[in-house]
Amino acid sequence: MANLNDDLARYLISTVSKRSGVKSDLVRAWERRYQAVTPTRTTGGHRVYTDQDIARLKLLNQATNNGHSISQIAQYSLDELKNLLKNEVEVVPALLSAGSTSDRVYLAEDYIEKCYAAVVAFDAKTLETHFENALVELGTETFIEHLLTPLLTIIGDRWRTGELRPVHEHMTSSIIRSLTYILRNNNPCAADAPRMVVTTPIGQLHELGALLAAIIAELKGWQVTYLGANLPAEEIAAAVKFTDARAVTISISFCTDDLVVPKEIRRLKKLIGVEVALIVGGRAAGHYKAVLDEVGVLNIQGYGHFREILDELAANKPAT
Amino acid sequence: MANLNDDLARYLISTVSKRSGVKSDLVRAWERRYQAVTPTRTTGGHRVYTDQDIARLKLLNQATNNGHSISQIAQYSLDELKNLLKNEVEVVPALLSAGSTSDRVYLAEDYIEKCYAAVVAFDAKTLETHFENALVELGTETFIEHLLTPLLTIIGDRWRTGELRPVHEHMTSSIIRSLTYILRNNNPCAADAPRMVVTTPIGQLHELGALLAAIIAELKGWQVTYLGANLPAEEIAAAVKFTDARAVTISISFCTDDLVVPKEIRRLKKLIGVEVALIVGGRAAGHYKAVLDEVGVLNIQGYGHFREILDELAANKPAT
DNA sequence: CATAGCTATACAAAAGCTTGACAATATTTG
DNA sequence: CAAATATTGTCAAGCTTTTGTATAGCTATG
Repeated sequence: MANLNDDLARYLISTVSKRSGVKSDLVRAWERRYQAVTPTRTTGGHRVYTDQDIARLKLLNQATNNGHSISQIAQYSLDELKNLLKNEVEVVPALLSAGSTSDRVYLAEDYIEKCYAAVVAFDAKTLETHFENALVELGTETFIEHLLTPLLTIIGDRWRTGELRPVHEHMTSSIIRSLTYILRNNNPCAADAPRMVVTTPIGQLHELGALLAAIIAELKGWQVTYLGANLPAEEIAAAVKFTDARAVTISISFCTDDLVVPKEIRRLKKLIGVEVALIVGGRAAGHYKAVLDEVGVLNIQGYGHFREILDELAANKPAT
Repeated sequence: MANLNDDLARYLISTVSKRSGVKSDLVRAWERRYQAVTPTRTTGGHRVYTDQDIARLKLLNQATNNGHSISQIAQYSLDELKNLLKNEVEVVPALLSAGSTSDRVYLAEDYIEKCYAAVVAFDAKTLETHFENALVELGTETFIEHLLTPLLTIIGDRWRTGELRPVHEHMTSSIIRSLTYILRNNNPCAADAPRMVVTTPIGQLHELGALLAAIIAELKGWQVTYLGANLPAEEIAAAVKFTDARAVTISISFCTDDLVVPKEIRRLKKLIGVEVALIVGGRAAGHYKAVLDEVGVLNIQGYGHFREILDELAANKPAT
């Protein structure tokens, strides 16, 4: 259980004592004599501890019970303490610690494999667990950039070659949609942030691309209204009106032979007007290049490009 | 986070006290000493609180019960408090004094109105906030039963009469889907729990019903794989195979004149076999009664009935 | 006009703090 | 090996902070 609230938790010494199993007096003695923990203080002078401190004291307690001298190990880091204990008895299940950025990118690749395996195995629970762990270990940024983006690209590819079925995609979308909650929570956005609607046009049932776009935009500080897949132009336009959005992003990942998509795009642009930017992305967007150019659409070439467009749009004041 | 509806919410201290479980005197003391809440005042000087304040006090109360020092956490934001408590659910088994059940049901009605207003206003952010607060205040059970179920019914009705547009439904689904994360987290299910696949058949694009069914089943202890809307029978069957599910629930909320739905149901039943229960629900399910009876489907009559069916199925050992 | 709210002050129990001391073990050292 | 020294867990005394609750007199609201 890696806690995200290390900097949030605020305990007084009695709680710490109960949780760590080290008596209050001893906690103070360890601090006084060896700076084993260095709690902050209230204005009145009471010690204030974090979850880290508790974890630390727990480990120190175990180590001393195992015969180690407190004066020798008091200043060890959490990791050192864990190692210390691991080698003796399998007292504590060890947790990995995060490293440098490059380490994390490497780690992400590891996660991609695991996650993809879970997708293939259709194991939603495992997939979600991997995502959660990755999120903690990699941080939101790296998670999106080096895990989610490549993973979804792979899934898209394999889906086209028939290695994966549509259900795989549905299942994955489902998990990621519920993850949105954490992602959003990590990045509260300002009230005056620019607003955007994200969806897919009618006939386009694959939402992974749109989902990713929504997440990226949210991380970039946009207020995103995500509407899922398969919406007719009028509905999208209505959402734009309702939210007073400055941009609409739609994802097109599948070429249909009929003329639905071009028609929808023309209608949508007409309905939302020139004030609102229309961004189109997705694997199959290139297929409709003619319409896109004609109508005046921002055609995304990859997620890096999408980010650039977002920055530009955010920089420009609303043209009103 | 200035929500439009905060302006509407006006509670006096006694109400706040009842709902949050913190005595009036203490609420004032927390304000005076740590600015834990900062209510506005009437012209006469009486404190006026918002829903946010109530949620906040409730969380603070819980946190202090878990050993946190009030002086240290008093100024945390709602999100910070939620994070703080997320990892600690086990510490204090919910001894929450949340008032009697009937009180909560009454409260839920209040929330229904607010949530519905947010849906009409297409205000996703406010809707999500209300959901979150309601979840804290009502508890998962009451939340599902007395807020979510009736709310979705209302939305369905209004959608049919044209008062709401399809986008409203999409937006609401989107929010609820992301909430799934919390709901699931509150109810970890056993590894040997019976498994179920939930989705809607091809042509059925409305997922609210399915979503609710998924949530209810999860609360009942099932391991649910939710697949979103609009899946052909082969895909659903594949998911059943993959997950080794004991039941499939599909929601049909819209009557199409063509024969797609009956055909899909027949095919689905044939594909999954008799071992796997096929549960069909949704507003328009009755319309296809003939097929349902012919094929041997469990036709849900309301959510109470659904619960019963779930219990029965869970009780029967897998027929293998 | 009664109920519920407000301010201000007070109080007491619980929990903290510091300092310093004291045995009971370890560890060094002569 | 024994004496000297260091380490370590505990305690106690005396004082302060935190925190929930209570009292008293006055005021707003329905």
